[in-house]
Amino acid sequence: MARTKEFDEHEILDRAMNLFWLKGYNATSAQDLVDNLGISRSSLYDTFVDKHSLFVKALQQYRKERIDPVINPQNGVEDVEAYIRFFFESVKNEAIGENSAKGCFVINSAVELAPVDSEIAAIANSIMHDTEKALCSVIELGQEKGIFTTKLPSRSLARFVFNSLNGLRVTVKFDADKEMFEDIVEVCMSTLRP
Amino acid sequence: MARTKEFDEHEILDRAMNLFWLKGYNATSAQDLVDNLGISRSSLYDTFVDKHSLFVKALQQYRKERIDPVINPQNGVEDVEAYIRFFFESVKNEAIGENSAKGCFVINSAVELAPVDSEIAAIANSIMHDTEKALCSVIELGQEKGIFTTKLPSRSLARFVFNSLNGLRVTVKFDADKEMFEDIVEVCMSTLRP
DNA sequence: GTTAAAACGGAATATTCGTTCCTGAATTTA
DNA sequence: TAAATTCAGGAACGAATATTCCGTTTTAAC
Repeated sequence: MARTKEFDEHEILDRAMNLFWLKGYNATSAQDLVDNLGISRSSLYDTFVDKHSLFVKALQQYRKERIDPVINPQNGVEDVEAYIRFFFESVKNEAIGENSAKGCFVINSAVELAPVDSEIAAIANSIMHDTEKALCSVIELGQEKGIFTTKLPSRSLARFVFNSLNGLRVTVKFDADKEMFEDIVEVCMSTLRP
Repeated sequence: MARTKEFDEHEILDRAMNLFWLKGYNATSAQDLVDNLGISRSSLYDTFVDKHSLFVKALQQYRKERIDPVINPQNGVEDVEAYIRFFFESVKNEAIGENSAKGCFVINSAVELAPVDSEIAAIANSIMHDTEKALCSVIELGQEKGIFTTKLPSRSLARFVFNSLNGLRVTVKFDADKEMFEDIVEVCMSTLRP
């Protein structure tokens, strides 16, 4: 009957994500997508409807594969300090990777589009809110274990770490060397200790 | 000879800045500008050449009037803690003002345009670099006075504060209430103390 | 008052961009 | 073998957008 799809939708979404991540939504033209995704214009529109839908799907895949595993670790959290460090590391790895300073896809998207695109704004808000919540519960756990300071309420500390992470996702754009990263992470970690 | 300009170029730039600040570069159309600047399309192009030049001029005016006074205070810095707090306050006032969460014009611009617009990237980089330098020298001063901790080098602390400020300029976009602000500022200030 | 420069509103233009459509070829299953 | 589906590539369309052009009005110097 019918011919089967020759490309992997998941892989195409991954490429689209990297393009949007690097250049943003508006600066990525339909032609850019055709040139880089490896599928034809017709397949692109047949499969993903339009540019905006493609962007939303890419953002959702980013959340599912890159955010959720971090904020919802499979085996629970044993070493809370290591977990927070892992959080910082994941930002670092994303930011300093192959393509110099891409920053964070969620933040980039929110900054560019939130004021004029409520759908994107809602997705970004949800991601950020869940991230802050995850940080908060881990910090509470650390406080109970006596590993983190109790001089400040867990919510304040969570907000502080969350804010530092957001900072890194942007600061990288201006100064993306490892030393800078390590400096900031060390100060943050020292703030958490009793 | 010539008719006098009926509008104040400075004021027009200010309005353009607020528009670009709120909606970003791409989402602000030429029609938006005509509708909101209060001058005609022809005057707009006669005076500011084109949209991109207008944006650059707005960004430069932003730097001159809103950044430079903060990082280059007239009367020197006597109270270093108050100065750092003032830094945080200026971010807060900008971010939480009349128009909900605009964030920071420089960071918004950098995030949206830096990867595809080297001129904007250079301006943003310069602003950010100077800001970090200003922070660093004030923190050194605070260390000499014994007001700030010397357990960590001034550059690390400066990077830390710089990063926290950048964070706030973005975090506001997701959660813009005063409590959040104060929580984060207090944790940052406590980190600086001996 | 005349004249040259500047500003204005609005129509007109040019270009970019997202999207659709078309053709021919390839592939799969009934 | 035939029908259905997919793919690539490109042409074509329509809408949006940045920019230019034009005729008119206003101002200031001569």
